[in-house]
Amino acid sequence: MKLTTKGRYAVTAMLDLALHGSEGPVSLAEISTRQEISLSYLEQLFSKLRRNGLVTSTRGPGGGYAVSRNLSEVAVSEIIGAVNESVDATQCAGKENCLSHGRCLTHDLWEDLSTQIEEFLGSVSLQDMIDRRRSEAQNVSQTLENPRSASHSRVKSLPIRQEPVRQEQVMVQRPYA
Amino acid sequence: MKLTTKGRYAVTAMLDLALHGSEGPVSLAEISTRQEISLSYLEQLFSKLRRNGLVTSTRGPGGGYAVSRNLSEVAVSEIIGAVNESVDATQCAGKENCLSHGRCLTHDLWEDLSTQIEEFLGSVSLQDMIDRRRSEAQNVSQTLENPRSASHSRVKSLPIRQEPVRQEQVMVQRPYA
DNA sequence: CAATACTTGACTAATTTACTTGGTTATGTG
DNA sequence: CACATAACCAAGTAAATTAGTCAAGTATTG
Repeated sequence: MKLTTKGRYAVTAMLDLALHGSEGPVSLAEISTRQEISLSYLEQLFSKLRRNGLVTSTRGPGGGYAVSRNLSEVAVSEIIGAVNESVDATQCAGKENCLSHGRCLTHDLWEDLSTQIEEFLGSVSLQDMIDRRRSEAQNVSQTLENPRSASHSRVKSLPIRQEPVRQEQVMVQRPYA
Repeated sequence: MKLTTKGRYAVTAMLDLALHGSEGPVSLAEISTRQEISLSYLEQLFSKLRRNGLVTSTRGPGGGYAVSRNLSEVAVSEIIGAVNESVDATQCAGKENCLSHGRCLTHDLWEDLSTQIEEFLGSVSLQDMIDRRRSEAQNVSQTLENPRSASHSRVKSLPIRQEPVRQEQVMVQRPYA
């Protein structure tokens, strides 16, 4: 999973769609003004989202986009994956030339982690995100009781120190209205 | 958390360090040849890793780098965060101008998800990654029993369809020896 | 039929990534 | 002490990605 601002734009737009799409299709112009994302950039993103079957479009006046499936059936990983269609798989992939002394050790390690991230983001749906916020009300503080990541299921938890992880490094920007 | 190839390079290098650093420091030249990452790119990455206190360095012949802390105390999120020092926080952050009709709804939603991803990656240490692989032996198939994400703690699990998530989208490249 | 609004494609500036070049500095060994 | 080694540092750069513009379409509603 590649997780960049592009994917965040897509998730943000899909959330806007989910929140405002209860009464008919939502035009990209609306999302553009609400979320302050360039209309033409949204067009690019939704082109991919549509090709991946995440949204449906209705043309003509009063038209727009709608989430194609039930909100609980749209995983965040699908949204991010849809807009990141980079067919990378650079070296070593087809060749598998990294055999011999252990067959690509770190490669396998990373691939496992990548699978975990994929599974994690695959377990969070649009509905999940909306539900969780609703149940929190105005409790914006740290202690968010998410379904799976921290808290109760902390098996081999680490005493992660908070200091070295500076705020600037975390991609928690706030360009959304 | 910004999760790009840069972070993967860093995690890969740190894993190499973890696997080969049991007997003295590991030079970047070694990592470069093993992981096929450009030496000078590694220098850039390790400069940041060192500044963030994740590795220590010894100069001169026979010198190199070593993981500064216990392997179980180095979270993947720290590694990725160390090399992604982008002080973004673009619009809306300081201004908080997105108040009024609901105070930045999708913004909050995304921020929550971002926190979850951060927590998840913060809960996986270098030692975790190595341990898990060891316990799997040659069972490279899908069913990996990870500590927290899927399987047992699947509370509101989704029937995620596997088809739309194409292989090309997932950043599972294999450039590692 | 005409306005609306989605769709598509080509093109572009800015940014980031990945890498190169060319050094300087510290340090262990012969 | 010379010297090889390897960390450290700074600039520059090509490629890729991001984010956006512009200009044409095409479908649909009123």
